[in-house]
Amino acid sequence: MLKLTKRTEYGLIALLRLAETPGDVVSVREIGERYPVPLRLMGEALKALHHAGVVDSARGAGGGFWLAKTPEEITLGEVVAALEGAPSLTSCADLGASSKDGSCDVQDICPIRSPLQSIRQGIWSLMQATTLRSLMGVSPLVPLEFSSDSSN
Amino acid sequence: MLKLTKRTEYGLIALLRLAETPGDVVSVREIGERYPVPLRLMGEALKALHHAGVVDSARGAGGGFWLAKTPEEITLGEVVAALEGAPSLTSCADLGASSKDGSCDVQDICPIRSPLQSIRQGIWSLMQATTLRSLMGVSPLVPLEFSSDSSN
DNA sequence: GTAAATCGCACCTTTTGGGTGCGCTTTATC
DNA sequence: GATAAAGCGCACCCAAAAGGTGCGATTTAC
Repeated sequence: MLKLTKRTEYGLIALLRLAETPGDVVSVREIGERYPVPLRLMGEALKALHHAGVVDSARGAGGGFWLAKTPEEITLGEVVAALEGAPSLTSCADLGASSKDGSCDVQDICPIRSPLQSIRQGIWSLMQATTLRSLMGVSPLVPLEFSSDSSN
Repeated sequence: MLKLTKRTEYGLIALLRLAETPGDVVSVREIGERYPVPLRLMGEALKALHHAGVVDSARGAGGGFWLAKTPEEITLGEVVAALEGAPSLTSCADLGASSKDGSCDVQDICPIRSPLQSIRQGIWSLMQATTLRSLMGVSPLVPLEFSSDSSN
């Protein structure tokens, strides 16, 4: 299914909260007071974001998280990549050569591999072009010139 | 995870095969002779595509499938929508009002709902702008002007 | 020392994806 | 009409992923 995981959602919620008070150290518990999300999972998401260099953390009493970069520098792409891996679209998108791992029988003759790579690249570029700043507005912001119908 | 299902892959493989011989009736077995995919699942995918009006089918001996429209008229968006539903990105993207179904506790105060809708719309538009024809080339075709780095 | 906080590991439960069994229905061919 | 080839339709199963929790270790301000 073509959707983000809860883990990514929690991470984004936390990041938007951190972006409200730049420089402040905010604990997971404090974020949880505003949004009823599982604190443990949000903590795990923040840990992964810390590992990716998106946020910094301080342990111990009075500890918490804060943005390691400005909201303009943080892209949706790196957040998604940190929390659930880069989008691959096809199961064999990141294979090297042989099929020894057995995850893709179609291999070379696979007719959809190459073309779908470009789609994946498009989605990827779209996310990398979307900054945390552009997500901070409450009104639906369109980061790129996408504005087709709403047939859904 | 942000990737397409096998079901969609099988459907796309079948569609590309059907696009090779326009007007010809091709059975699932014939497609399977070229690509070692589970025939049953490809058949199910084609059935769903038939229900969506992308392909037509004929039962009985000598039956099979063929494109109901030209490759230029068939978009990746409608194929994906038929085979795994339209991309929603967030779990609560298609909710109406209350949280009685319990799938989203955050609801109104959810800070990522509206902004991520635009991302979803962007991916959606990207797929709707990609036709089956543009997927037929073996070389990686870029349907839109996306051409950023290849950091992956 | 105590409480508050991030870490780290393991485990569980539910959902989804992927696949198969088995039979029914339709239809061309002999 | 019998037979074989095809698409349908249902139910069921297995594996993987998503989502979540238990429990403790570590760090740090007070």
